[in-house]
Amino acid sequence: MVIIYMDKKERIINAAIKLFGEKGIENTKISDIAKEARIAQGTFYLYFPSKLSVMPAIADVMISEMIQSIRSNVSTDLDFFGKIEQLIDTVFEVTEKHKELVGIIYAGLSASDFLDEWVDAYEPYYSWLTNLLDSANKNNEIHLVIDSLQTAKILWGLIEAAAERAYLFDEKEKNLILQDKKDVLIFIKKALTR
Amino acid sequence: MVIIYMDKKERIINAAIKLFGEKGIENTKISDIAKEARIAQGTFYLYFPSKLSVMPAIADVMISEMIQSIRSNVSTDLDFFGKIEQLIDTVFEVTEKHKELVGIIYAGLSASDFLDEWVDAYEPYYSWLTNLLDSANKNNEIHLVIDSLQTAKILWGLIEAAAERAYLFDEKEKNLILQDKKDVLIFIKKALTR
Amino acid sequence: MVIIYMDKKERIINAAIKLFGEKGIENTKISDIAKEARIAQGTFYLYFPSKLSVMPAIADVMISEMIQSIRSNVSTDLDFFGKIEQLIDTVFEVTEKHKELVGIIYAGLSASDFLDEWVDAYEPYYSWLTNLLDSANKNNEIHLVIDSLQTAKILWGLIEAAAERAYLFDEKEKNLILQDKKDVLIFIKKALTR
Amino acid sequence: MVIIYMDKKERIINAAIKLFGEKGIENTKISDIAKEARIAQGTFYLYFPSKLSVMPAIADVMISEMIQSIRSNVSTDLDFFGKIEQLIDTVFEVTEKHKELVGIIYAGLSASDFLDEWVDAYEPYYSWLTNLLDSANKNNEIHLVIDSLQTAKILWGLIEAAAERAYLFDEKEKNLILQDKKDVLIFIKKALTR
DNA sequence: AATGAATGAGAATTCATTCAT
DNA sequence: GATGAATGAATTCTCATTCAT
Repeated sequence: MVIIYMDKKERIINAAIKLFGEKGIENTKISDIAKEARIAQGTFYLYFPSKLSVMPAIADVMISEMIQSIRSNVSTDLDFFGKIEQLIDTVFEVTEKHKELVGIIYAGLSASDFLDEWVDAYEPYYSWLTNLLDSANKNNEIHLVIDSLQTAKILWGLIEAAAERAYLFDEKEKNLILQDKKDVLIFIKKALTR
Repeated sequence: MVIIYMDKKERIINAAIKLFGEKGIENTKISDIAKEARIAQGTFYLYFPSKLSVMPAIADVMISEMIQSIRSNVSTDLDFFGKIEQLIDTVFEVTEKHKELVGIIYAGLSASDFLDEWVDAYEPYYSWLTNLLDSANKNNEIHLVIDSLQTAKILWGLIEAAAERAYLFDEKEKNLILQDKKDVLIFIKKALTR
Repeated sequence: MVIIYMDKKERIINAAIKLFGEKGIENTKISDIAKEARIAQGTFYLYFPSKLSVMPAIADVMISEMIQSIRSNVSTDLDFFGKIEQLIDTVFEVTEKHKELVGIIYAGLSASDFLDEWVDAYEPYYSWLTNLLDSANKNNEIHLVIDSLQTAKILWGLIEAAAERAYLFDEKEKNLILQDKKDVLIFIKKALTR
Repeated sequence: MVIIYMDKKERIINAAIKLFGEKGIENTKISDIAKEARIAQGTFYLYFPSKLSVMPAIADVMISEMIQSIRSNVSTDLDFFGKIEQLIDTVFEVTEKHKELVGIIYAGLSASDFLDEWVDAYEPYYSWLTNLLDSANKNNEIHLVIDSLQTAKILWGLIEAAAERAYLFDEKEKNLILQDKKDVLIFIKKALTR
């Protein structure tokens, strides 16, 4: 029973991710989601009370994926800036994969009352990055002029903004994006080394 | 006539700003906007062809206000980092004033086909900042390790992300926000000086 | 404007009376009412928030009709029992005309929260009848053993129950109904004369 | 097995009586009845083919109760008007107990096709009362001016209407209801004695 | 230009009923 | 017999848009 339950719920979430990304929230009908998830329309309401209430679940999926990608992509045996480079790669990569969803999630969360949940979502990113900064600082790999948590927040915002700029707006060629990533890394290096 | 015309259009935009901010785009009906703007529902369509077509006008309001604020707040007779400090203040200030709108604009623009216009919107910011960087660089006030336009983009993203983090999510006390702004400034200083 | 307004509202009420009577409340869709009233479905909601909220208006129609019929049918120049005879005729007549609605109104009112309004509806009947009793009593046409208002209520209940029994349940032939009415009159005469 | 079977059926009927009375037929879902009866939703259909098909069973409950109450409350060793007094008490009592159901039964029966069954339901009342009248008439306790069956129908309608008026609409205090009952008795006495 | 009643296509939502377990 | 998750037809209700005044 539980298996079937999870299965349907997941199918709904995945269908919503796909369709919201493809056509936007407003143009996605509950009936579309049901069709895509291969369930009856009424079944949708057994799992979610409304269209927007799927948003937190979608956000969770994105966040888990980002964290998992970071965990598996960023090798532990690199030096600090090697890790940052791979972090940048990962953030850009996941952002590209889900670019249609990024605006959607903002919209969906701000349209409803799920914004609070979104705040907490960043916690894992910040703590992962804070830890990284602390140990690099201990090893004298970097030179922190401000608190490591604050630095982590600034860095994350900087990288995320660059990735969103690259994929949401600019629709650049690959070369330019490579350059963007390189520049972000150089900028960060400059900001964190003596 | 022209005055009345402008008046009504502005009233519609302002009503939309208010209501989209308060209740989200989806929950705001044309009838709400009409009521708030003290016009008949049909009159709305004399000025805008659809609900979402108000979005660019709303974005324009925010952008103009941001640019105008920057122009009037950032004194020309300060040194580079004095100007950056005032830029940070201004971005935080305008973001706070329109915090409900930020997500809305993302949503409204991505939902419709006005995303392209949004991209251009950042142009003025970037060029203003690029100019600032270029002259500071010439004066040896700063030390650029990457292209000035790229730096401008990174800086803008960094500052904007910090402001949004401060007001959209964290609901911080004033003190913490002061600290945020200070940290952002320190971080930028470190990134731009030898 | 007002004329148009009243017109549509009335058309909705009349359509509802007709359809509720013909097919019952549950089997009548809002769309049926709209079609019968020759309006768009959405227009229904400009006048009534829900299907059941039409019930009080329907009850009003029935009551007004009953009162108006009584006023116009019961000649002022008859003696007391002549008037009662005409009252009985009228109640039977109006009940027959709207027999399908009687159960419906009970149902519709008890299903929703309009029962209170229904209570007041009987007031006019009672006061009309009470006046009649009082003057007949003064003229020594009748002999009241209990309070005139109480008598009025009992009489009304008695007559109404007889009419409903005749038309709702028994589906009698005309002859039997004539007999019913005669018997009711005889019974009442007996109860009100010395 | 039979015991369990009866048990569940009764639980369904009682649940329906409770919920129909509390929230009306239309607002009571099968799922509500199932929950209240502590059975699974599908189980409902093992006992009743549809929601409305419970109505006759509910009506039966009320009628049996009424008849049983009359049988056990009205002492055989009283004179005619003593019995009528106790009849009035009983009808008022049972009506009060099931006041929410009275409208519901009208509604439920008229909505479905069970109206015919309802007609028959009154048969026992009428024949019980007709017998009573006939023997009282033989004993010269009363003086009938019309047929005893017709009298029985009128009397029953009169008493029932008074009881419904008292409990469904007026929400009176106990004192007033006592007065009502007394008045009904006096009225009937007057109507049945020389 | 302005109005706001009217429209009706289109979406959300409900819930009696089924059926595999 | 019992269960309750799943179904999807059927309805209600919304609301952007039109148009006669």
